[in-house]
Amino acid sequence: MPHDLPKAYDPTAIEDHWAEYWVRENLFAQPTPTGDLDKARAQQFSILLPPPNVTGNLHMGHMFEHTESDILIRWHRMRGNRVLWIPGTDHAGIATQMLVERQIVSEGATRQQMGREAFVERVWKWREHYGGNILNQMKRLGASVDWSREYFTMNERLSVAVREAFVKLYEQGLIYRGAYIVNWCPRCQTAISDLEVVYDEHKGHLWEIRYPVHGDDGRETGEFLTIATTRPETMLGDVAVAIHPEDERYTHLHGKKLRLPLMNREIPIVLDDYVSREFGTGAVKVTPAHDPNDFAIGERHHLPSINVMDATATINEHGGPYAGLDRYAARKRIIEDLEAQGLLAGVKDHVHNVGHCDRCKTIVEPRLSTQWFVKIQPLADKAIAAVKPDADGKKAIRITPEQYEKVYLEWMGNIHDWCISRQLWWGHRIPAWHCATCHKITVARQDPAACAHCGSDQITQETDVLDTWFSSGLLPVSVFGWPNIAGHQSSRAPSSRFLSGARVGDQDAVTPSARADFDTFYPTSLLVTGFDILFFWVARMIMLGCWFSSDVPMADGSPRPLAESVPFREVYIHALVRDANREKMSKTKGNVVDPIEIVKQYGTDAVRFTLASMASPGTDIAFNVARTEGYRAFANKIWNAARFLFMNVDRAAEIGIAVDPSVLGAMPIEAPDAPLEVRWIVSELHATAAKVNQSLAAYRFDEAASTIYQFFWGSFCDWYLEIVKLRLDFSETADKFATQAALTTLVSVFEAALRLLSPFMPFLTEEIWHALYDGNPPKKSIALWKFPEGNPSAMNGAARMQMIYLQFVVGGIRETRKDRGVPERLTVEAQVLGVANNQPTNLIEENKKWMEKLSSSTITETTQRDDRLNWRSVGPTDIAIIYEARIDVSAERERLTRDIAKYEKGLAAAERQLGNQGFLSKAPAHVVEGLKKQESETRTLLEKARETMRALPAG
RNA sequence: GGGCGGUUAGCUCAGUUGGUUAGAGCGCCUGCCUUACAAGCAGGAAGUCGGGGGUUCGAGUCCCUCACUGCCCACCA
Repeated sequence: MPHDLPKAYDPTAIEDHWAEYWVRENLFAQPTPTGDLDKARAQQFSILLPPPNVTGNLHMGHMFEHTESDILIRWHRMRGNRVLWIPGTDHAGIATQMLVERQIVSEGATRQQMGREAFVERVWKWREHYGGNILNQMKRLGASVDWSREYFTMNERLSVAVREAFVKLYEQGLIYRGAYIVNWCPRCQTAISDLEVVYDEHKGHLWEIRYPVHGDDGRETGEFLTIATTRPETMLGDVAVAIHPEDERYTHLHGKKLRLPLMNREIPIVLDDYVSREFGTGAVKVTPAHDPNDFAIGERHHLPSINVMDATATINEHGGPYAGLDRYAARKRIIEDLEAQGLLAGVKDHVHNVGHCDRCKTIVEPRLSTQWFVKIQPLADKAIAAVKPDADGKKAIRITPEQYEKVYLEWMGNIHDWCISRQLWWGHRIPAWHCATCHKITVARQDPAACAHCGSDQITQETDVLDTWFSSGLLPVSVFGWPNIAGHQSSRAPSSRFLSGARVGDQDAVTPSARADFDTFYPTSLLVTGFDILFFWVARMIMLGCWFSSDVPMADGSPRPLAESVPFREVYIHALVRDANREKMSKTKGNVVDPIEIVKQYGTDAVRFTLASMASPGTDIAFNVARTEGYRAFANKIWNAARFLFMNVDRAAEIGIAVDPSVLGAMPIEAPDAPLEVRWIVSELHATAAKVNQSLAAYRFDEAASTIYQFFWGSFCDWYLEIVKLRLDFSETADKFATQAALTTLVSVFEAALRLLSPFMPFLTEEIWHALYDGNPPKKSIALWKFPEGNPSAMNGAARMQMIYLQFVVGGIRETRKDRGVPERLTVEAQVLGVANNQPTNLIEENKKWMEKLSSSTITETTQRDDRLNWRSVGPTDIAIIYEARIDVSAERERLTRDIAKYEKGLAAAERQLGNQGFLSKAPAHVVEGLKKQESETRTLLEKARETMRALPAG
């Protein structure tokens, strides 16, 4: 009998084993459904794992997100749903390219020297060896995902979807190419989207520069127009100066021209409402190639654009004498030169926000360049409709917590076209070909041999790749096989042979891309993610998902409504994990808590429980190991409860008593004649299960966790286990039937509680559960067994009230013993006055045995207070203990004084309320009744306390 | 500039539609190695619920206002 659990709970000893077992046995795979798809669809519960970067390592935020998802997934799985949780990684264009580039540089080479093809090959190699470490970490932490469906955003299947999506949008006129101001990272040497720019407050300067005014004859009049700028180097590309049309200071300059200092170019003064008269000097230099607002002014006034910087933000040939200088070297030189020429009117300190590259933190340079964009409004319209309540108040996508719905809608309502091209090498290459003959563009599902417009074979493929989020935004459709879904465009979808960027043969783990997957699992049930990628990813998935899936008919051939086009029905936005001091964890601060390290120390289960118990919505999590220590103790507690169980099961076996395993796996139901503690604990179990289910449905992981904690420790261990010890009588004279009944309840309640805890602490519960079944479990894992459902009719209010009453009595005796200084192990006689109203008269008598044990006393019931004793009121009754040692009169007096004050205060408050006519007439009856009852109870307690005080001996 | 959170015990956090004397864990104090568990058991101390005002019979909870704090969006050079 393998019931010999080691004495101390050692998570490391069990966790590796089960983690490996779950993966090896492929326990959480969800095969493509066959047969009744309607049924499968009705039962499905699915989550798409937000793909971590392939370069990533697991941090606390991941672990938190995975814990929440895993709890929900395990919960639904145990409730009998057809559960699917799909893992994968993101190719992470910039991040991965940066990482491999750094490697190459450390070897003394550059990617440019290598060439594109060799570089991409190198990235694939890197990925093979080091990529996806984070998934291995997830395996160790027991995330119950379907590993057979693991995806990678650059794999063939997903690349097919990317290409189809691009081509389709292009055909629909929703992708265009053009020269616009974009955020440019000079280090990454690529365009980045607005979202990828992070702003930092920066103490800079506002330089005031004097531009000489020209007369009509083209000569300087001696007058100057002074402009203000924070980026003087961009003046090299100035094509005008703008002033407000109604600015009276400058009315006389309307229509005049200026000399652009340093470049000595003549530029016009233009009138534009955009200019603020209050800021700076009221005159703005206009540099359309380096500022989005200036670009807009340039458009309005038909001004040329002069791009003065190259891809590395070095001044180019349009920068005259400054060509070849870095932007900041140029700035310095320009200021010096202006000063030398007397054109620098002033310098002011100026705090402003400076944009940095989200990836490498380099200061972003707005720069004119030719890029590909998605015309986003039509997609955004659908994405708004998907989240807003419809005419019936229904929402196709429900966002929790609700406050984020507003944030989402506001962002979506003010959305700008999405720059999707990146000047990188690692990513999905844009399927567009430029014709050298007619200069037109051919966009195609299959690589073209000739220009679609003039037939020329002088075509070359676009070198840009797509924004990483373009492919991850398609995941909800692409993981289920879109566009290669039977009956949908299969003939038109690109074949893998023609894919660019993706590598043929680098297959995902096998997944049959049949329609059945799409029909069953799309839309997915839920997305669990952080606020930080609400716009990056969540919004894009909604836009792209709604857009592309709406063309896929429903399984029965009917058109797909919006509610079925959405990529997921619910979004749960979790909190952020911070360090114990509420600081954001970051590598530079060095306060990153490595979950794997913590897990090694305390066990995965304890860390999971910590995260779950702190996961209340709305507030960030300050991760504190002190709490984890507490939950490791909780795990240890359960471990030891299990040891206690096994010890007794084994002892019972020795005298031929066995627990019938068939009673396990269900919710215990009490027999009406069972002892009180049985009726009580079974009732508590049902109440706990009901509460946990209810909390999980509302994403209240904290509530669910504390409910289980309270049940397991507070009810099961502290009371039930202590009571049941007395029922487990293995002696010759024992009533074997009663012992067996007690043992059966003990084991079945414990087993059910294990299942309740399992989603939170999968390792510990798996270990104990297997031991409980003695190597013959009904399933391969507790995770595949049944989750306890609480049955309201099994909740026994009377048993609960009786138990609470007896706990009061036991507590009262313990309290009194302490106050009287009774030695811990000395048994004393305790008298209990009567029995409270509404309780069975033989209640104490029937439960006396365990009450005496738990209070180290012998209990006598009496109907008369013996005034020679020192009585104490506890809850609804009075208690006295017989102990000859001297009472510490002053301590007793102090305690009573405190009590009396408390009662007086409470009584006064209650009396005031009850004397209030408004209260009596307006408050609901049960509140008034409750208060009256409380008032009379308090009055009794007060009187008793005063009496006891009077009876105290002097001194 | 606009918006959204947070402020409850020494610490970290709960607290349903307003309703009886505001809870938990950790920490702290006291006593116990009681054969499941010292990662434990039993008992205890500790909060004018950020300040002010209002609504109400009744406010931690609703409204106004102020303070502190965190985040998001915008990006007037």
